[in-house]
Amino acid sequence: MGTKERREREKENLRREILDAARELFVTEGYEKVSMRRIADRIEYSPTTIYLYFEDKAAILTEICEETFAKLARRLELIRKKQPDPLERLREGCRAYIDFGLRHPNHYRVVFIDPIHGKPGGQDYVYEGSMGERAFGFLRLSVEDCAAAEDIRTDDPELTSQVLWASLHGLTSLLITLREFPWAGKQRLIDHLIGTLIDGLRR
Amino acid sequence: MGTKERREREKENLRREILDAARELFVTEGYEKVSMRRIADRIEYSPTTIYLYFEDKAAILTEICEETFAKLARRLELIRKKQPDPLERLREGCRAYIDFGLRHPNHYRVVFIDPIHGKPGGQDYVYEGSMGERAFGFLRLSVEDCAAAEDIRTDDPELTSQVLWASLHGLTSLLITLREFPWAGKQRLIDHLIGTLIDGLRR
DNA sequence: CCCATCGACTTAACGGTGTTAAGTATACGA
DNA sequence: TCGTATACTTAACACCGTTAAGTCGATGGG
Repeated sequence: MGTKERREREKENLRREILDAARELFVTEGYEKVSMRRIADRIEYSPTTIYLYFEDKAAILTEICEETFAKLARRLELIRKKQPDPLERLREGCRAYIDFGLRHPNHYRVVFIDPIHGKPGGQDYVYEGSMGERAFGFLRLSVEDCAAAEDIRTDDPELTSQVLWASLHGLTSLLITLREFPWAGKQRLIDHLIGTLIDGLRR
Repeated sequence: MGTKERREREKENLRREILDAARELFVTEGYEKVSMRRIADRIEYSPTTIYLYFEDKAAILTEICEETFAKLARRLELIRKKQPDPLERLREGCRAYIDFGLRHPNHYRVVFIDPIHGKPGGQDYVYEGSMGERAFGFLRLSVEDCAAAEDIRTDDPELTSQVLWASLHGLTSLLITLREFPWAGKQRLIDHLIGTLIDGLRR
C-alpha cells in the first residue's frame, strides 16, 4: 500500500509549512498583528485550511512557543552540566534567561507578558509539563544547589526561586515592552540586577 | 450670554460620562475586551459620538491611566514626606508600588505590561511628563537619599533605580498575568523580594 | 474498469472590531 | 425669522477569527 503513509507525510509537511510561516510572521510582527488570512496567503492556501491542522490561532502559537522554549530549557540544562560552581551556574543561568528573552522578544511576550491566564474567557496556557516549567525547574535546582553548598542562604528554595524569576522577568519584559525608555544600558542593567540579587541572597 | 459656558459645561459632563463608563468597563473586563460600541451603549449615545470627545480608543485609556497613576504618585510623595528614615522610606515605597499594581491590575497592565511602545504602527505612550514618570522619580529620589545617608552603596543611582523598578515590576506583573501559577504566597514573595534587593544594595 | 465514497480544500457567510464620511435635526446669534 | 454652526446619528469600510456548506479529485471496492 503506502499511499496512506504518503498522505500522512504530506499532511505533516503542510502542518510544518503553517508553523514556519506563522513563526516568521509572529516573530517579526507580533501575534496580534498577524491574521489567519495573512498566514494563509503566505502558504498559498485558503484561511480555512489552517483550521484542518490547528484548532485555532492560539494553538499555532502555543506549539511555536513550546518549540522555542525547548531551546531555552536545553541551554539551561547545558549550563547545569558544564558549570561546576553552583553560584557561577546560577549567575550564568540568570544571564541566559534574560538573553533568551531579549533574543526572542515575541515568543517571550506571548508566553510570559501578554497571556490572559485565569481570565474568564481566556484560553489557559497549560503550565504543567511545558517548556516554561522545565526552565523554571532549572532555576530552582540551581538555587537548591547554592543553598546546599551554602553559597546562599534560604529557608525556602521555592520562594527564593520565584523571587529570582520575578526579578529576571521584570527586567526582561520591561526591556522588551518599553523600548524607548531612557535605559541606563542593557548590559549594565543585567549585571547590576543579577549582582544585586545574588549579593542579597548571600547576605 | 452664558449659553457658551453652559454648553462647554455640558460637553465636559459628557466627556466625564464617557471616561467613567470606559473606566468601569476597562477595569472590570480589560481594555481589549471592551469595544467602543459597548462604551457607547453604556452612556446611551452612538459609538461615533465618542470620537467627538476622544481621538480614539487608546486616548480614553491614556487619560484614565493618568488619573489612576496620579494616585500612585500622590501616595509615594506622601510616604516621602512622612517617613524620615531613608531606607524605610525606600522599603515602604516599594511596597506601595507593588500594592498599587495589584489593586489596579488592569490599569497597571495597560501602562506597563501590554503596551506596544516603539513598535511600528503602535501608539506611543508618552512617558515624559506622565504620572508614571513622577512615580519613577520618587523611586530615584529615595535611592539618592539612601545613597547620601550611606544606607546603600551605588555609584549610579539612576542605574540602581532602574534595576529596583524592574524587579518590582517583575513580581507585580507576574502576579497579575500568571494568576494560576502555584505562587509561594503574595505577601511572602513581596517581603522576600524587597528584603533581598535592599540587602543586595547594602552589600 | 466504473463508480461511490472519502478526504482535502475552498467559497461564502456570521458576527464582531475600530474608525470615518456623510447626513440630519436642533438650538443659537444676527 | 432665517441661516449657520454644532451635536449627534446612520451607514459604511476594511478588517478580524471562525464555521457551515459545497466542490472536486484521488482512492479503493465490486
